[in-house]
Amino acid sequence: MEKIQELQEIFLKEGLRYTKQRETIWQEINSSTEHRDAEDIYFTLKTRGVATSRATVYRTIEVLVRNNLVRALNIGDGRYRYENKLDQTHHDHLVCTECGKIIEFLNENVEQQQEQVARDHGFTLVRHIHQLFGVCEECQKN
Amino acid sequence: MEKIQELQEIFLKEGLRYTKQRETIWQEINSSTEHRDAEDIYFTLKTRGVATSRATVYRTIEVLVRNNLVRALNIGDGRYRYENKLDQTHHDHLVCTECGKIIEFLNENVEQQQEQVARDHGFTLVRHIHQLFGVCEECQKN
DNA sequence: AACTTACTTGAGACTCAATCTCAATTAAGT
DNA sequence: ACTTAATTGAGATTGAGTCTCAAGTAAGTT
Repeated sequence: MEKIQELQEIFLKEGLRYTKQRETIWQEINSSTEHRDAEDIYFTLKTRGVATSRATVYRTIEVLVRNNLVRALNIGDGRYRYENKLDQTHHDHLVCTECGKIIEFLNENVEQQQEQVARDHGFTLVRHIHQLFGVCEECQKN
Repeated sequence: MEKIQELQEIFLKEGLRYTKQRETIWQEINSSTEHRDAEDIYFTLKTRGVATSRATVYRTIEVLVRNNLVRALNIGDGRYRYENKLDQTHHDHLVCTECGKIIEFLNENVEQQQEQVARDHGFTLVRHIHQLFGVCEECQKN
């Protein structure tokens, strides 16, 4: 996988060593499209027999987020979820308040309006958080 | 102020007693248009000589938020800010990542698109978080 | 290959916002 | 005034995340 090259280059660029733990954490986040929290990643690695610690998980995720390999998601319940950026396309999230299901969406119109709002107030837009909370079809039935 | 009547009715409706602490906390949040955190509200009351505790502040804010008298704002730095809803109009927030300034904005187009996105995925929209992060005009100069 | 040096790791201590506990207090109905 | 159940508050607890520092290790040097 040539993606591992990119990972190595990022650590090189940051003046950081390329270690087994860092690679494993990156692989774990890339292994699914789920939105997982740090504790989950930590325990999955532990269960899989990979030696690691919370400190290393958090430290590595910090580097990955800073370098845009992973996205941190704050859905307001006090802990971040992380998603890989393998698919590259930007999107926001629609969260079911009943079952926690997370659906990704993209609305170009909204994206443009955001730029407009920032311009109107003299801001240079850096990033945005846009999350819709509602009840999904299945949960509405229950 | 007839707003206090509404406050009393809400506590009545919830089967809660109307106490000096609860009224004072509500007044404190209504006393400015700032976006303040719980600790700030707690200390301001303390400084003003009003006996209270963190527990009471948090418990009261919970009731106020639930009853739509106060809005909780999660700007991603680990602690909620609270704003009063005296002006009634819905808005979202544009936050300066340098100086922390918070500007309120409303974009009808975006509001409509949000409803559309929810519909498209079979969701019933309950609420949303929409925050733009950027650098304000003053901070760009520095 | 052995040596050196500085970066990394991990167990557990610590932080900080927020919640919980429970004895003392108090609102509000009788 | 009496009764009773809700409320308060000091401090303990929780939980996500960060920090500490001795032990481990990557990678360059001899």
